Amino acid sequence: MKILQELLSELEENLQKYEIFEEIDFKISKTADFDYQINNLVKYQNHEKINSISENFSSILSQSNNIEKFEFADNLFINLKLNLNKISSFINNLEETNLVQDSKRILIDYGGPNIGKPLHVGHLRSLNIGRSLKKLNELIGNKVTTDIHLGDWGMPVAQIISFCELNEIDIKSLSADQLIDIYPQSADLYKNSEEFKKQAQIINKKLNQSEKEVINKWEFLRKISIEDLKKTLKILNHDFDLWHGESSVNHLIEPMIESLKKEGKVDYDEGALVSTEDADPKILITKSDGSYLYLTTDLATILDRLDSNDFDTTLYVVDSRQKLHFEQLFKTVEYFNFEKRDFTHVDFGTINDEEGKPFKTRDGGTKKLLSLYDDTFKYINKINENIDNETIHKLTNTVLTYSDLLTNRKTDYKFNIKKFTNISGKTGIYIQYAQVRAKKILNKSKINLDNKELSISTISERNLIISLLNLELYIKQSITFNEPHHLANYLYEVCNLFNVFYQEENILSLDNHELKTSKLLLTKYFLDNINLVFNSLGLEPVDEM
RNA sequence: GCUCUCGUAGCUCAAACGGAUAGAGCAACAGACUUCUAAUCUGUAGGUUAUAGGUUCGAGUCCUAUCGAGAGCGCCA
Repeated sequence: MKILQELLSELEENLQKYEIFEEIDFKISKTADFDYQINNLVKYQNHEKINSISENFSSILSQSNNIEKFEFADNLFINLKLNLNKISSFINNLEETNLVQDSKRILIDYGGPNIGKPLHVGHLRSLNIGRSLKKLNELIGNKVTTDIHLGDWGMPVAQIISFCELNEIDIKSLSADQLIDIYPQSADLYKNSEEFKKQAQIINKKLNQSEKEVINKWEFLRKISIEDLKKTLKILNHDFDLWHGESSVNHLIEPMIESLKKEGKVDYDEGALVSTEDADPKILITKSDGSYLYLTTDLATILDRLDSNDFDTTLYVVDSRQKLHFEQLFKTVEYFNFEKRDFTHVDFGTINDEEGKPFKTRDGGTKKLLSLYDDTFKYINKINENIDNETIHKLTNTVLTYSDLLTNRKTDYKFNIKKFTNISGKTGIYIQYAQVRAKKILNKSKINLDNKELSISTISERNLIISLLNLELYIKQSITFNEPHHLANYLYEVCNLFNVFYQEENILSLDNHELKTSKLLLTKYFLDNINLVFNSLGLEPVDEM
């Protein structure tokens, strides 16, 4: 907490005098009369010098101008109430307060669509969480690079090419829609026909060996597929810095394997190459026919990224089912002595239907993301037919994003369109409405708010201000754990407090000019504040609804 | 079979990684509109945190067992 930073540091230094080295455990209070609590002393109840520590704490707290009152409760919980007299200046500096001192370079690997296959519901969380982590990290001053990391190589691609060869389809005349139909058919055939499987394996090997004719076909597939993906992502308001994929690192794999062989880091096992590290299950590096696997390309991708050397940390926003894969990947990177970097698997659970079953279409196929978008668009349109399409479009994306980010990413959740588009409750519609209200009265008032002072006259105003100040705590929490849901829940809280404040009095009809100005100023602070939150969650505010 | 998640109010989910009396939303019930769009707000009710033990000053959170649900387990990505 920036406002209290000096105070907290002073308390921390005091603890050090007693050989206690820890950060001040500072939290939002659960009690009604106080704003914050400090929990450090609880665990030192039986410390021989606890009386002396408490006295020092008490003396430091009573000297602070920023504390209105404090108390030592049972078990030495410390409760604080903030002094809000000079609060305007604090809020003015909101944006600056969030900057980090040491900027980190963060690579976020998310999205991960396959070519030849449309985005489906399973991609939604990776996209939402990834974008939010990007925006959040940018907000605090980290340098972020995003890589969509296409699945544009290997068996699935070989299957499509084999399928086209078998059915004498000219790949160069394919449309994106036709390609989308071919994908499931070729996957089925691969499963059910030994002959087709063999053919696809041959193509896959040719692909790995960069044989010209196959590469030409692959390039064309990739091109039409990416064009189609970009269209969909534009609708959903996503963009990426890098469009690398598994194919980008194919040339690095052979030298990587040769060098690993020399170092004795890999060895043959039933014809396949496995890592010589003791692991259960054994970590497979290549197939027995010499072709490459998921892990092979992911290893080479890390080498590639190390080579361009523009990141300190990599976040892989990929679903929880791939946990074992990333455990193996990170373990192997260490065993293979790749240059040291931080790697985190930001895992997440599945989106299920209202019954809690995997999200499928009526005929059992995977639900396309655009189809989910269309359903939601129509649903919102039905609720209010007078809104323009651009606004409904933004509301649709708000619903698809906000409802998704509201839940802890590790939890599986049920997609309930009726609930998520509800007007009241923790929904994208509710938070949009709150900010529309704020925007409206500011525009109508036509009062210049520059250099005006904020005064607090009601409890609802105080609650709103405290909540606005807490933004940085939620940002910190969301970034520390790569969990945007803290911020999403906070957004509801602060919007609700604004609605209470708004409801309390008709601001524009107030006769007292100073009071009116102060309330408008608070409205402006609210708006500035939640604009940051909207942006951090990947949401676009609407102007009217 | 082995490994990993998870089980919190009628329902959907939180709980800042061991801290105070476990919080929200929905649904239910009772209230507030000649409005800055009430698309809102106020209030009430709802819990032995699956069960049984254990560790701790303190456990939804850590450990053990049982029951239940889901996921993953070398030649798919």
